[in-house]
Amino acid sequence: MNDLEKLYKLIWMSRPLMQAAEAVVERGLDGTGLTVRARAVLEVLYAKDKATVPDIAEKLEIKRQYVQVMVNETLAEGFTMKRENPRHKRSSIIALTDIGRAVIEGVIRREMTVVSSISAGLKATDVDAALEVVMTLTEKLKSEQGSN
Amino acid sequence: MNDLEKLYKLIWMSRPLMQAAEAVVERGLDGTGLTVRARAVLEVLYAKDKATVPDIAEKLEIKRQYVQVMVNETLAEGFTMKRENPRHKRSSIIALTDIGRAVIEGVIRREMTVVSSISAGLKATDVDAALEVVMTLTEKLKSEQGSN
DNA sequence: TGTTATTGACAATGTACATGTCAATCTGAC
DNA sequence: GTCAGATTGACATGTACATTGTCAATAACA
Repeated sequence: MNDLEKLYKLIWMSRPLMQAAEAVVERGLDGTGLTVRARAVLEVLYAKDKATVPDIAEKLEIKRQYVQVMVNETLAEGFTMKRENPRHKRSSIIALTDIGRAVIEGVIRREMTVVSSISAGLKATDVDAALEVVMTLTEKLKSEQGSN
Repeated sequence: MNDLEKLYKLIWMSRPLMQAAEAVVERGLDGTGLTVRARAVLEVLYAKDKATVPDIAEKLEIKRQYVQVMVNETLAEGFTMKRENPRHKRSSIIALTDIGRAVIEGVIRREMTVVSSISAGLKATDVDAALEVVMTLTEKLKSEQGSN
């Protein structure tokens, strides 16, 4: 297998990797009351502290209409709450509740445990290189799209 | 960012990478008459020469019922043909037609061109390491699932 | 002030699958 | 050979994760 074929294979491996990762995540959500999509919202809020629905949509790179549905779910379940937005009367700021914060922290902690157990046998320098390559690839593929 | 966080990030990057890659693939299919799912079928047949529907399903790791639909599409469009299966009267062997072979070869060739242009600036050793890490990760995540 | 952009809400649609079932066919143990 | 169990094609239905379109309320700006 030459260099180009390796790169080609690496790109195609992204799908099985993603599927395997998401399956593990899904199992980690058992008992939390979270769906995968709710988890995505909480994670964004955990990282950004607070955000409006369009902010979250931009971060997740999906349409705001769909994020709205996901956010409404998390609101209904008490994982998030609305806060008044001084800049807009209808568009409120979404923030984690204490419960929501505890839940997403627990989920991420457990995921980290899995990652930790998986990291055994991987060289840090290789992971470094992999992350670099994958980030570069993603960027280049995205710009490849925009260009032509 | 420590080592564990890098690994975590690498895993989560698989989704954007996949999406970017599939978007590029989709654009490369313009004018070929192929859908993304038809492309997947043809690629398997291109690699394996011939296979039954359940064989293709196993390779693609999706259910045979769905593969059946995809294969029937490619049959209808003349990209593949049925060959008699000596081992089974109803379950025929699926193979590429000349047209199908030409089309999938063209698609792969063009994809390779894109990959080639993207490979500039990437060190072969880094790509090597990345492929290794990604394969190992995928395996470990898959077994993580099966285990618990 | 009027015009344009943003946002929440809702409906319809699409894509990429999985699941369940049936009848035809094949396989292997006896 | 025969009969139980597995495999396969065909079809119907279900589901998760979205996109697209539209409307009314609100905001921003020239």
